[in-house]
Amino acid sequence: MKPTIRDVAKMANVSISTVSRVMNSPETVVESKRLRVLEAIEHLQYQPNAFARGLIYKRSNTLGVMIPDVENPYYAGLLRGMQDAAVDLGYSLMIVNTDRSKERTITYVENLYEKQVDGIIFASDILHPEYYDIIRHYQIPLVLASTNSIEYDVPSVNIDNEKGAYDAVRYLIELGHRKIGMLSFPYDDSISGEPRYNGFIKAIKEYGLEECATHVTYADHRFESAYKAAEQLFSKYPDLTAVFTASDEFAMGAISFLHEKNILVPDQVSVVGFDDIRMAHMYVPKLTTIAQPVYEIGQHAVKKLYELITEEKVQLYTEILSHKLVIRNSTQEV
Amino acid sequence: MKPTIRDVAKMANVSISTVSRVMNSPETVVESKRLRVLEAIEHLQYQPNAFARGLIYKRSNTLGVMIPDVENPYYAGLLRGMQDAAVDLGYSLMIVNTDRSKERTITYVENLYEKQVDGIIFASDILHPEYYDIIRHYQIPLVLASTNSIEYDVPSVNIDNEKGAYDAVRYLIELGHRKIGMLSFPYDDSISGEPRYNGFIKAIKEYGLEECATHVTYADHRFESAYKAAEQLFSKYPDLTAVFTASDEFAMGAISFLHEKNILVPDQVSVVGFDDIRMAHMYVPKLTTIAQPVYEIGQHAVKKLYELITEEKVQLYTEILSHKLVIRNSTQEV
DNA sequence: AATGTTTTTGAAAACCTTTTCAGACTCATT
DNA sequence: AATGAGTCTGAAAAGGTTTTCAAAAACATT
Repeated sequence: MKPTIRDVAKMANVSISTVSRVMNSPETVVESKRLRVLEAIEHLQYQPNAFARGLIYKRSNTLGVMIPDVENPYYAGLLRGMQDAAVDLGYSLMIVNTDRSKERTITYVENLYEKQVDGIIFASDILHPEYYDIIRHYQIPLVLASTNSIEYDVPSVNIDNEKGAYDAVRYLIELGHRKIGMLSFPYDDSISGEPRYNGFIKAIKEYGLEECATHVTYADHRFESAYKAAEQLFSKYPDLTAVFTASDEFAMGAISFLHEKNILVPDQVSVVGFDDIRMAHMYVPKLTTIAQPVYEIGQHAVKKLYELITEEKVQLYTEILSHKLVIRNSTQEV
Repeated sequence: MKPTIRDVAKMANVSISTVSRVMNSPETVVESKRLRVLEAIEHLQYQPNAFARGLIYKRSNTLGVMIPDVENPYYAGLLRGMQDAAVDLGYSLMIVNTDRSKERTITYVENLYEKQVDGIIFASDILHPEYYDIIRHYQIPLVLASTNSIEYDVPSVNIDNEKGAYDAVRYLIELGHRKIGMLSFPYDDSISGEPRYNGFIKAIKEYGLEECATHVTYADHRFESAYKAAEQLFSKYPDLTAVFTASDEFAMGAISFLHEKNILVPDQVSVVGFDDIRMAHMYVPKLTTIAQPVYEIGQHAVKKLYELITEEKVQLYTEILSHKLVIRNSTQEV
C-alpha cells in the first residue's frame, strides 16, 4: 500500500494538517515537529497523491499535446521544445497522435478533458470548427503551435510560411535559376500548403518569371508521394534547373527521384527544402533549406499556454518566430 | 464551472448514486430514469472527473514512457506503436525524455509516481540500479522496451541484437567482402553496443576473417560522432570494402564521410546499417539495414505492461521479436 | 389482504489531500 | 496574577466519485 499523509502523521505523531503544512508552508510549523515530519516523509518515501490534490486545486499540472504524427521528424523537434519548457514550469505532457482524423481528434479531446489537462496545444493541423467548438465548450485553454487560425481567435506560435517560401525561391533566383518548379503541399492545406505556394508565386512574379507559375505539382505530406510528384514535374518540365519543395521530406523525395534518373543534385538541379529537420544535414547532399525554429516554437507554445492558464489572457496573441535560410549542398549557381 | 455528477442528478431529478449507476452498470436502473439521466448527461456534456475516480479506483489509466530522446527517429517508431496499443486499451501515455541523465531520470520517476501512472515503460537505455531501486520501491509495474536487464528480473520486449549484427555481417561476407570494418556504439553500452559488436566478431571469426577484429571504431549515438569515427576508421584502414554500422544514423554518418571523400557507396564501399528507421529508405543511397520491428516492440511493450498491471504477472518474460535484413542500395558485391 | 421476494433507490462512507476556523499554547506586558 | 497579542495546532469540511447497506418500492404468492 502506498503511504498516505495519515501514515506520515502517525509516524511523526502530529495531525495530518501539520504534515500538509510542512509540505506547503513549512515556515508555519515549529522546527521540532517539522523535522520529525520531514524524517517520516523521507523514511516512508511519501509522495502526495495527485488525485487528491487535483480534486482540491482543480489542476493536474498536465498539458495535452495534439500532433498529427510523432513519427514525422518535424514534430519530434517541436515536442522536444515543449517537453523542456513543460518540465521547467512543473508540467507533464500527455501526447496524442491525431493522424489528422476528425473522429480520433474529437475522442482525444474528450479524453484529455476527462483527464483534466490544464490546457491543450494543438499543433500543425487545421483547427476545424468541430475541434474548436468542443475545446471551446469544455473551456480548455488552447494554443496553436506551428499552425494558426483565421476564423477563430486563438493564440498561436508559428512562422511566416509565405515569407519563408519567398526567401527560398528568391535565393534560387539570385543563384541565376530561371526555370524553377515547386513540389507543393495540397493547396487546400491553409496552414503550410497555401502560404508556401503563395510565397513561391510571389517571388517568381517579382522577378518576372511568370511562366514558372505552372511548374507546380502537389503531394500529400509523405516522401513516397513527393517522389511521384517529382516524377510528374520532371516529365512535364524536363529542363527545370531548380525546385523548391514544401518540406525537407519532399526535398528528399525529389532528390531520390533525380538520383535514380542520374540527374545530379546540385550540379544539374538545385533543390531547396523547408523545415530543417534534423536529417537535413545528414542527407547526401546536405539540404539547403528554410530552417524553422521548431524547438523554440514548441517552447513558446507551452509558455504561452502557461500564461493563458495562469493569467487567463495572453500578451502577444499571434507570435511569429523568424525562420532563416540555411545554405548547404543541395543548391548551386546555375 | 464544470458540471458534476450532482448537477446531472439534479437535472434528472434522481440521486447521484443513480447517475453513477447509469454510467457503470446501467442494467440496474429502470429505463425511465436511465433515459432521463442520459439526457441530462448529454445536455450538460458531463464527463466524470478523473481525479475523483482515480481516488477510488487507485488507477489513472495512464502509462509513463521514459525514452532517451524523442528527437531520435528510432524512438518515434517505438512511440507510435505504444500510442496505438495504449489507445486500444483505454490508456493515455505520459512521455518523458531522459536524455540518459541519471538525475533527470530519477526526478521523472518521482513525477510519474506522483501522477499515479499505472505503470512505466522504460525504453532503450540501461536500467541502472538507481532506476530499478526507485521504481521497485514505489512498486510501479515496469516493462522494458528495446532494452533488457541482465541483473534484474524485469519483463522486456527486444530483439536479438547479436544475431542481427551477425546477420548483417554475414551478408557482407557472402557478398564477397573480406575487408570489413565496424562503427560501433561504445562497448560499455550493454544494450546495443556490446551485443552488436559481439555479432560482428562472431561472424568474422566464423569466416576466418580474424584480422578484421581490429577494424572497429566507436562513437556515441549521434551522427556527428559517427562521421568522425568513420574518418578515423578509413584513415587507419583505407582499403576496407565494407562497413557494418551500429545504427542507420551511423550508416548515414559513414556515407556522408565517404561521399565527401568521393568514395562511392556502394560501388567502392558497402555500408549496412541497423534499425531501419523511416529515413533509411529515403536516403541516397537507400540503406541496406537490419530492420527492427519497432512498431511491434512498442505495441508489445504496452500490452505486456497491461498484462502486468491487470494480472500482476506476465506470461512471457523476455520477448524477442524477429528482425530482418532489408537489402537496398547501400551494398553490393565486391 | 397479508406476507414474502426481488428489484430499485438514496444516504452515507470512503478515497487523500488542503484549508478554514477555533481553540490551545506561548510570551510579553501590565 | 491577569490580560492581550501572537503563534501554532488539530478537527472538520470540502472536493467528485463509487459502493455498501438498508430502506423503499414493485411484484408475486398465498
